[in-house]
Amino acid sequence: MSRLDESLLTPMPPFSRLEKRQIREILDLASVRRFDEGVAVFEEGAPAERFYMLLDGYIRVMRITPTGEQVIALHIPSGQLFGIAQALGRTTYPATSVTASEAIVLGWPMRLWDQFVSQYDGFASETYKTVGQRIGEMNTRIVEMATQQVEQRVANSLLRLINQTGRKVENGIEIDFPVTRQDLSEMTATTLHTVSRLLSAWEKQGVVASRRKRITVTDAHRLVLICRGEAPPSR
DNA sequence: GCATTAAAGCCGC
DNA sequence: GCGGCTTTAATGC
Repeated sequence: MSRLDESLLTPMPPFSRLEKRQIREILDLASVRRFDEGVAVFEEGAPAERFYMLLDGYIRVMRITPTGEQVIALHIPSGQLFGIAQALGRTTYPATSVTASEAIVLGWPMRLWDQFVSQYDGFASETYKTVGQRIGEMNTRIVEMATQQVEQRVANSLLRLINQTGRKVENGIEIDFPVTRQDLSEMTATTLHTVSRLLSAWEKQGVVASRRKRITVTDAHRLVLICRGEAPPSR
């Protein structure tokens, strides 16, 4: 593996205020790893020995109940730190991180965390900005789960996915990584069957177009109406 | 309105 | 061809 170039980290917010020399130091302390899709980078409850920066791909943050049910808390796009247990005052990881696509990940020993925070300008403030955004999103989701019906929850999840990870294609905006009905059901506390029925109905109305593991939103405006409960029900 | 169960079809490796 | 993914329908709370 050749030496990583400084330009890799320059655009990433936690490092954007640093000089090339400092980024060099940081890169020389990092390990790089490529992960296949669907592989755990770390597991909930494990000692938080390292923290990570996602260089490419997507990470799915999930928790598993004692009965084996999986819940997807959040997706993380490239350019963000994850596994930052120390910033949360924890010595173990609070959730499991699984790759939602192929991914390239930088990792550092957690003992460097405090050093990075004190030594590198902007590292802490950018990190807490990211943490704040994640908490905000989870807050929103709690309210949705408690107050909205399934159709609206699924619509909201789809809108979040295309906003955060959408890629423009000919007929709309496609979610940039593979998503199954099961995945969507784990984001919205419903079953894959209900998600399947909703997607089929929306497809007939021209709101989405989907094939196996790929979902494109073709009419985002209409989806916004659906998530507000302002559109005629699909079922 | 939605979960559960069951059954069968389809797609990609 | 097989397993993972998806659809559809029936039933019940």
